[in-house]
Amino acid sequence: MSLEEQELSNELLDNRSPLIKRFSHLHQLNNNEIDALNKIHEQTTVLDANEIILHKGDFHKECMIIIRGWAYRSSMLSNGKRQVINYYLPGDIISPFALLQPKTDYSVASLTILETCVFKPDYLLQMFSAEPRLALIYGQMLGREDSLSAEQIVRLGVRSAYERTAHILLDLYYRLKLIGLTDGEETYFFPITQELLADTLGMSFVHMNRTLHKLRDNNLISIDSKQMTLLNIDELIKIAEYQPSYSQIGLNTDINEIIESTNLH
Amino acid sequence: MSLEEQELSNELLDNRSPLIKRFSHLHQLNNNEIDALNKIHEQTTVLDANEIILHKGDFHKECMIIIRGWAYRSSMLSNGKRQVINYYLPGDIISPFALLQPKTDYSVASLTILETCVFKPDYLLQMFSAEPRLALIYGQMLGREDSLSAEQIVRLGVRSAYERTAHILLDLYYRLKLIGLTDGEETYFFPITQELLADTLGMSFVHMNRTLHKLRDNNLISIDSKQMTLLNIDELIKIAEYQPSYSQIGLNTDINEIIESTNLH
DNA sequence: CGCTAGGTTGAATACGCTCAAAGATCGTGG
DNA sequence: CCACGATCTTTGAGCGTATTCAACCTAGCG
Repeated sequence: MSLEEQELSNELLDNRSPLIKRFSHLHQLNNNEIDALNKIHEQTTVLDANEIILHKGDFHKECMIIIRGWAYRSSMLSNGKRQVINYYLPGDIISPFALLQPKTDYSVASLTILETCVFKPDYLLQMFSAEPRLALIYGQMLGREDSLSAEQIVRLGVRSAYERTAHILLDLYYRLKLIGLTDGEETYFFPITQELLADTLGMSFVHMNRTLHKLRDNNLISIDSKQMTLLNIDELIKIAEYQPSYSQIGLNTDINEIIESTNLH
Repeated sequence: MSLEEQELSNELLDNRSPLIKRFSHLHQLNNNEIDALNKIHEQTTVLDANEIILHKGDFHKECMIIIRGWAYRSSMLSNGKRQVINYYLPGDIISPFALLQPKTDYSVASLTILETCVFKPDYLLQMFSAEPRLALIYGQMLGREDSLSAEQIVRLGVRSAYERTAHILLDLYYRLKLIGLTDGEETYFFPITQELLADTLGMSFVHMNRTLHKLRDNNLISIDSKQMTLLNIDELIKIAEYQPSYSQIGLNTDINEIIESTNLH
């Protein structure tokens, strides 16, 4: 198969799977690797919106990849306060560390209708054994998860309500852009209610409402029937002191070089 | 070598290396695995307190394991506000995801004098290839890192200053207890200044001071020359709604079972 | 013994919360 | 297809937690 044919093949598969899209952003995949990833995608499951997918404390016997829709991981305190820890978008694995954790720490719920691929964690290990480069790319994905968590910590710790809001809207925008879920107008589907967003950014939903209004009044965003539009990305970046993380752009590390240096090949 | 001898050997090595101590909390290690881990420990480096170890944006060519001392990862905004993302204690790897990340996202600094073992990320890959069980245990460690980050997010998002402070003091206590760095009196070495702790919990150092005083006035803690004593752990747990995470107790997953199910053995 | 980093305290202010009530939108069943 | 209920959004007003500014105190180290 020529390089051209391979790239075409990659592209076709990209259209089917946001996971493969994500992986191939990190590194050019060969056909064996794509085949291995495709095996996971053999069948998909569709879940309703607003359903709890993983209960806190459950033993998890299976992993999930999101094909379509949004989910989120959260924690609830006894006083009724809820904190959203992170969002899962198409191509994300819920939860990637599940691989080796016997129990889930926090519950995960679907935010929209969710199309997922379910597979046994064992399959990942077998796949990594057969295609070691995929283990490395998976490791990079885990590193990105860690970066996203760190961003959330910084957001909550040192930014004002206004800055926090601008920051997360940019964060979601760039994550969605990477998998082709934004249009040219800096618009994206935004299914988060103001109450949930408030629980994400550690503020009351009343103040969330006022903060979003302030962003609208300043002509920075517009929201129309769950469509979020960033009207002035440069200004938003300045307000939020947003740094488009390398982890959202794609990496240039030559994984083959790392592989060569070990006896994994 | 009899089982008894092996356990003795484990214990001897535990005394030398907090990393091996951490790993063997997750799973009983055999001698080959201990040897592989020991190779990393061949020589140690000592760093001064309050030195930047990793600059944001650096390419990192090496990993570090902390043998002795504390370090922390933080982010600084242009307005001078600083957010501590997490602390690294003996047995922790700085930063574990470094393995595959070309650049560091956030800077890491030593808080105390730091004794570390430095090694090339490649060595980890070679080690995992030779001793696949260690890769799985490493994966569990990464999962624990993720849990700790999630805890920090929940702390900052939904807890009051008073609760946050109680919570992190418990968190550090249990992490240190796991590696034998607390004494029977619920006392531990606490090198964090009030200003740094304030930057960890997203509050001003003035309010940090008042919050610590309130905990002292309520006979919950006492601080004397960098020794932190938790005077009433049960009450602190109630205030903070602290949940001693499974990740801090050790896991019971049978890794051999997972290995058996793949062709990694 | 003096300097510096860290800790303490007071007072004024502000950001964001709570409580409360009304308005808009969406989905569903009649 | 419209009406109804439920969920989500909006707005006002009073309050409280935590911030800022400013000054002073203390301990450790050269």
